[in-house]
Amino acid sequence: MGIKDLLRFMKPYILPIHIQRYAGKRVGIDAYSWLHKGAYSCSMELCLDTDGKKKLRYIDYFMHRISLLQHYEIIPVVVLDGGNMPCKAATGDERHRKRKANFDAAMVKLKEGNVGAATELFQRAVSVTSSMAHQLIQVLKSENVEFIVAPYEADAQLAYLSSLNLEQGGIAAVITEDSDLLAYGCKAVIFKMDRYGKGEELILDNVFQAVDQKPSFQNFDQKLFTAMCVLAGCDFLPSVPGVGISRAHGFISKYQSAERVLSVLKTKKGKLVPDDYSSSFMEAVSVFQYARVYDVDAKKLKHLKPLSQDLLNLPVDQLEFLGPDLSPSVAAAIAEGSVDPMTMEAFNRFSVSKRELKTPVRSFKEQDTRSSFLVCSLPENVEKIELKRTADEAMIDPETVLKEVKYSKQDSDLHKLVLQPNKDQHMIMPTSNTSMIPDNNPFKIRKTNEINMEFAEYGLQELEVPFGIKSQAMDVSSSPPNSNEHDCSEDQNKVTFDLSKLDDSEINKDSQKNREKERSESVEEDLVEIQDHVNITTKRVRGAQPRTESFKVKTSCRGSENKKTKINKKSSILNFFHRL
DNA sequence: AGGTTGTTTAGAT
DNA sequence: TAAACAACCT
Repeated sequence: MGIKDLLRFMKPYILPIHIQRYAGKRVGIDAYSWLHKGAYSCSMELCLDTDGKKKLRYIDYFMHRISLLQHYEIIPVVVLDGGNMPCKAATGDERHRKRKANFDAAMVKLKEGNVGAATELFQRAVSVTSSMAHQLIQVLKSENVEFIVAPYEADAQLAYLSSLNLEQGGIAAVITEDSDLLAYGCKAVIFKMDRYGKGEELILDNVFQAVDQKPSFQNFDQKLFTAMCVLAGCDFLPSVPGVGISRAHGFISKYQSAERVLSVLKTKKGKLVPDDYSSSFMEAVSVFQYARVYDVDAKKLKHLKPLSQDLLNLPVDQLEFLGPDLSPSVAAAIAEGSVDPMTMEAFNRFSVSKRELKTPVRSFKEQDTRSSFLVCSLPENVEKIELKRTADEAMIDPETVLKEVKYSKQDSDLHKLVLQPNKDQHMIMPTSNTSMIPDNNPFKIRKTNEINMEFAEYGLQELEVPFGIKSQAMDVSSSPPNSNEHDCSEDQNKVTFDLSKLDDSEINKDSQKNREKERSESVEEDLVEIQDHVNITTKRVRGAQPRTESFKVKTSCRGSENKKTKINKKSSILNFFHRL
């Protein structure tokens, strides 16, 4: 993930620090890395979609780290991933396959009663789901922690925030595990932050200004640096065989221009360079420079950097590889966490529909239409929060829902968003009244919980495993950190307390009631606007056929007979570009 | 010889 | 998962 070998290569510029250094500053957090790490502590519960608190331990992990930052008087700004950009399908495909294999293996071990081995395998099978992200958002809201859901890549959003002044809502550094932040030009990045707040910091300006450091970037600017990153191989574009970070650096240093490097590359190793490498390369570099991000003040999308003249000369529809444009209301709804950025589904609306449309929703067994799973795919929280929003919308006619769902689908196609059915989720817990709603609707391809979709194959019985034993095994790993550098036990308690509220089915009734009231009106408006947008977008998509063709999602809500979800994974930036 | 790529192993949670 | 190691390529 990220730029191949970049961190190792940049080692001389990476220095150990403690986050204390950022006391009083705003610091951005790449939510994905903490969500992913946190998921390890409850991987089995997440994989099996168990009911109960333990499944939410990843929230504990996350909030513990938030508390840590707050303890040092750092203002955390959490940034979550939004819709899929030109994606990492090549690797995503592979990961999916591996995760599924691990999940299968884990289930076998579980059947054998080997909980330890199963747990280990589940850890390799977990992925971050949109349900988890949404769950986190609820807690962040209740804890008054600032957050933004990026329209597309969180990395781009973080880099954008890092380019702003404090008064503009900027951040002084970013905490992440992903080297892409450097390609995006993020000024200060902290990698590998541990539970005590120690981490490794890289300041980009130091890199460019350093005089006698080993890998020299004397004549580099940000654009050349980004070009080097792309050359070395990134998520958008694999490198030319035989070219790694070291040679990429060598080429850029020598020729001082991406164009020259490309032509040298072509003459040097012609056959190894794909025909379209140059154009893909330039576009990948453009994404790192000009990706679409959310402007919190203006409440609309903008570009990471003002577009170059070259790009300005292009027709607008050819800029979609930077992230398709979104109307301000949609962008804001996504950023604020009220709309699923993958499906563009207005949570509230569908939750209301689901609740009130008793007849069309029927029993879960009978659902195998697209609308069912969409209705089902609501994070349970949201539904509960919105329990009272109803009456007028409640009378939605099923046809309307279907239609809207269809639009959502096409809209997601437009955004390279794989509409992730999740249809089988309900099969996992058919006996649970409170959790009838499948709650993991992935934000990102690379984070999809494809595995979850396979769960149904195992049937419920097999999920009734000796959880007591498991619990013990897992408790070991997640005992509270005995920090001697600071005391965050209070924070810890605070988090736990809120968590238990969350866990309770009465969730948020108190704390969210007010917010609900506050938002009620604006949500209403947003919904209308969103619908408009979706309709407009849909038309556009219809015109541009190739795009819709690239995602074929076969879905079924049925439990046993058909749950293979085929997704045509041609979503590397390469393919994406070609379609434009 | 240095770099890339594939494989193995230890560490994390 | 990533760091360390080995083998292979330029």
